[in-house]
Amino acid sequence: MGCRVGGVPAIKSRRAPTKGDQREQSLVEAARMVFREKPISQVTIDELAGAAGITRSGFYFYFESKQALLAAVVDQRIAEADMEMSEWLASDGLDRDALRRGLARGLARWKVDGRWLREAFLAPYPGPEVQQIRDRLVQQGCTMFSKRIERDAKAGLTVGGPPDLLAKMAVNLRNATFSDAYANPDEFDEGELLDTLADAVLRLVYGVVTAG
Amino acid sequence: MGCRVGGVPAIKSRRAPTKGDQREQSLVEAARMVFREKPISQVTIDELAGAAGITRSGFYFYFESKQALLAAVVDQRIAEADMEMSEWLASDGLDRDALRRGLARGLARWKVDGRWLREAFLAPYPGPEVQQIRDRLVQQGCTMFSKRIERDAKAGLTVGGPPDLLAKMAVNLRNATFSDAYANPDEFDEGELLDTLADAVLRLVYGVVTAG
DNA sequence: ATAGTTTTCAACACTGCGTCAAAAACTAGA
DNA sequence: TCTAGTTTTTGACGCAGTGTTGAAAACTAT
Repeated sequence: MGCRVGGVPAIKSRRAPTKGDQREQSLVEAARMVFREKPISQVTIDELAGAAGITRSGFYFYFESKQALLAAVVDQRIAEADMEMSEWLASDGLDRDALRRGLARGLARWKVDGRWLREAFLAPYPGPEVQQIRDRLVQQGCTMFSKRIERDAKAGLTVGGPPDLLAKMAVNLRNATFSDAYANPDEFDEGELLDTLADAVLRLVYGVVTAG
Repeated sequence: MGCRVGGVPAIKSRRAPTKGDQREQSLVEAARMVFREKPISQVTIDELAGAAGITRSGFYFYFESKQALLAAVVDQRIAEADMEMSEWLASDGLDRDALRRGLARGLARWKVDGRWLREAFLAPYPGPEVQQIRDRLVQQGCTMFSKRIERDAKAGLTVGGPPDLLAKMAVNLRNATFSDAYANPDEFDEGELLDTLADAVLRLVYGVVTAG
């Protein structure tokens, strides 16, 4: 322990943004940049501190560890991720177009921040802080997805298994596919990838072959 | 550099198993045990060496790094993984039963060695040695899968997209599901998981809802 | 100005990595 | 069996990165 605020800011208190708040934010932003460049395991705390204009030991005034900082980075991007799929999650029926649009938004984000997104969402042991945030986010995403599936099942669409399992599979499939797409940027045609993925998710969940 | 043999033994030379060969093997076996206990990042070379009965610096006589040893561990288990799915890969038509059997074999293996399998096959940056073996193995698996899909397509089964993409998706789905199953051993019923996964793969690739 | 708080930093101790050269154990030929 | 050569083992060294601490410096509010 010994940090400025709790690891992941729950609800910020209403005080004016003091110098420390700014520094903390610039640390998060600097980290996002640095984490784009190389695997997190190869990033030193010295580097992160330097990128934000402080010395290494100063870093520990703001965060307990590299992982805690990564957790903050992830945390600040959750809102975006929620937005991405909300259109489709709110829609009814299969609505392949909305699904594809959501996936396209996700892919666009992964093309930029894929490097650390991979480490945050795919790595088996990302450290306790990240683990916690990841679980929350995945849980949340799966629950909403799960609800949609149940809704669709009630509306008479064929569904191929327990909704919660299917939801998790779909989310995993999406993440893994984006991860691959980031790792081999030019191996696949982007449009084809999105089409295939959208269809794959629909087939996976609803057992339906859409036209086209 | 400075190791006894090349990182990943291609084809062992025909000499009798000298003392060093035994030690190397016991190092691999000890590592498999140790890697079951905790995340690889938390395992020290000292620990691995100790588990095989030598000192830390002695380790480097056999392997360049922890990752190189992990690569050797993975390498020695490739044959098993190949066997698992070969029945289904060789069969024709959907053959859900063969598929389910193959998946069941895989799940059984993951229940034992899931910890390091996750790190070898899911972690974004497992180190160059492991990366190489993983790529080879995944490539190989996907190719065989891909061939089966093409075969099936020719035989008149509906297929939902480019075979190579579908194959990769199916493999990713399987790995991710097994990984989840390892991480939360008692969250899902094993039989249900296998049924759902088998059906999911069939739907994903062939767009078919099987009876049952 | 000044007392209290927030922020910064240099110095320290610690863990784990990788290298090296010398010692020890092993092997084969005379 | 002795011996020269090879394989294996080891302790000691230097290095990089971590996390802590206590004091200095920079702020803030009275």
